[in-house]
Amino acid sequence: MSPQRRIAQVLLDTRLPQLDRPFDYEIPEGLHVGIGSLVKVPLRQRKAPAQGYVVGLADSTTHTGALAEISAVVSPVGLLAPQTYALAEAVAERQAGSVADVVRLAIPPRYVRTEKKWAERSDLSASESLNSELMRDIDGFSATSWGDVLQREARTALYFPHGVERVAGSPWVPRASGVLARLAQTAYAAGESLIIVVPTWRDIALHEQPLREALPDGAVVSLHSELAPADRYRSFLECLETVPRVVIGTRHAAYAPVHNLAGVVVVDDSNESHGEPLAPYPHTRDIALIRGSLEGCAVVFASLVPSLSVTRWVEQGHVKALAPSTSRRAQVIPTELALNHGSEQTPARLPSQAFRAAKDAVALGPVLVQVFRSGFAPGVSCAGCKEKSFCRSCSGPLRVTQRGEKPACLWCGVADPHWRCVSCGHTTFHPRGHGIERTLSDIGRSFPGVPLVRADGQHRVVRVPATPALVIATRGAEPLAEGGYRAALLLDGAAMLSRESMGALEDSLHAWESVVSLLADDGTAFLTDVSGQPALAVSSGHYEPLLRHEVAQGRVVKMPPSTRIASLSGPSSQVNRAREALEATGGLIDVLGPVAIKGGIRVIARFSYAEGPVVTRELRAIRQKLALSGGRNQSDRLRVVVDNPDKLDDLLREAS
DNA sequence: AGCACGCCGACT
DNA sequence: GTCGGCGTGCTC
Repeated sequence: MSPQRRIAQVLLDTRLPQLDRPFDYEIPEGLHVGIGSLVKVPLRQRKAPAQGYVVGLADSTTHTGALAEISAVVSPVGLLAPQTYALAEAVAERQAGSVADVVRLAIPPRYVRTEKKWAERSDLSASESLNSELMRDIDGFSATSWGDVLQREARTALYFPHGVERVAGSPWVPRASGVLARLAQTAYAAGESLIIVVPTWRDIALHEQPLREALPDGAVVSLHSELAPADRYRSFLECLETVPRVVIGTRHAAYAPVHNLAGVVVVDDSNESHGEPLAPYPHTRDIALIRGSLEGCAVVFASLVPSLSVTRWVEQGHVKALAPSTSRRAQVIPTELALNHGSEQTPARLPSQAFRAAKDAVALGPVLVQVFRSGFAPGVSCAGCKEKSFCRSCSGPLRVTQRGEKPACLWCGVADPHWRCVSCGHTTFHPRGHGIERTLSDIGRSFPGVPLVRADGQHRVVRVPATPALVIATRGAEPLAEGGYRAALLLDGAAMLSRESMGALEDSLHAWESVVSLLADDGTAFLTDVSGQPALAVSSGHYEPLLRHEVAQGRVVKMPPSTRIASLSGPSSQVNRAREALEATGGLIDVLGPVAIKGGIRVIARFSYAEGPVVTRELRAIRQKLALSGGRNQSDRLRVVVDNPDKLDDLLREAS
């Protein structure tokens, strides 16, 4: 009769696919070990002990052979909550990646001092009740909408209202903020948590304050990548407390281990920032849906314009659309570029109609100019032969960042002080295209005496006052104007639409619509250099026909989001073995490639959503098996990327 | 990753 | 006969 054994199942924090499963360890007498805590464990033939999270406790093991003992408890806090572990497993399965990699995305870097202070906190959070006077109606939505949207298992495509507003002495905010606050109040009043995942710092800057004002002190937790690491860890710990929380954060907030989750709101799911750049590259949209089905909570996709994925789900009936019944969308006028080229008063890229309207509007208040690119000019061509030029050392794209500067390479960053045309040897060049710098100097000159405000990734401006000014911003960095912009000029439309990117259409529509929503209700936007269906859609505000058409086309040519894809790259022997194993499942639509890449080949496998689980499960198994055998360098290993937008763009380039 | 096991060529 | 190459396998 053996004494009662105490055994912990530990998920190692490792990048090795072959170690990506729980290992059993004996818990030594006197050591307190809880689910989710971080422990140090010995691993055979490894100098430093490995770290891992306790994912299970048991009194027996299926492992034949002696068990090692946990050597120390690093953190007694249950950092990896059981539901987070389950979520990480499901996300890893969908992406054919490692659970440990997903866990690394879900749990921010640990700060011991922050954790100690938090653990000793005296103000053990009790949840404060919500002042019901703060709960106000939102124009265009019935009072029961919010409860419906947050019903268990509900899936909603929520259209944000347009425009900006101000409530009783508070700062001006987008009307969308009111919707988010109302959803948060609904969840909180029911004693439940809500997670709001936004794409960028700008959304946090706009929506965080209204949320804090709508909810009791301490209810709102912000969890994003621009917080100081210690603050981010502190926010994460606050999510672990057993009180309802409203979390607003960037993509990793989708994993926040909050208590009693009512729903996950994904804001602007078409924004590329929702695509995780680290393995296994899960998209916020997919994390939210998986979490929704695991925890039985609501999922909301909130935006001005639905993404292609959401459009498709609405068509299929998986997601229910909810739009405001009234619209205060500002006017949009598409304008042609014709006729006024070379006119002295009108800047080159501005139709005279838009130019005159902007002149009139800027006398009354702020006017916004949206440009597509940063820098001065996104390209360079030779003054002699007019050929487009590329970097002489790596063939990357050249860019002029400042007027009068020599071009520099966007890829290798090397400035080329002795620039010469590769084809004809000429030493002078012309800038191609317009970046924000060039727009500033071109257009600024045509508006003498008007203050210029520049807003882009480097010059962050969150809001501007209601006074006359010309605000020139790259897309996604537009400040909010108090009272709304009087007018807006949407430049570079053709360049935005003609990008060789799968997301060009939905991205452009969203970029334009977000400017329209920053206008005063009686303001006007001028869309330049776009015609046809996109121009019609933007001027009418009815995007659905265009989006449905795009989805239908994607279905015909078997492109995402109508199909799923996996990119396999690496040494040809490994890629081919993986490919054969995938083909043997019978779940593939087809395989494109191989194409030669540096270090081997790449193929792209297409498969249906229905076959997705079978395919990614097999892919994951193959990845583990190959990690075990083949030659062992980071570089000559099989790389698997499932449903990543960057890869889709590569595919498109290869196809054309 | 790190390290041991294991089965074939050049060596004292 | 033995030393040692790194291909293959395993880590509780």
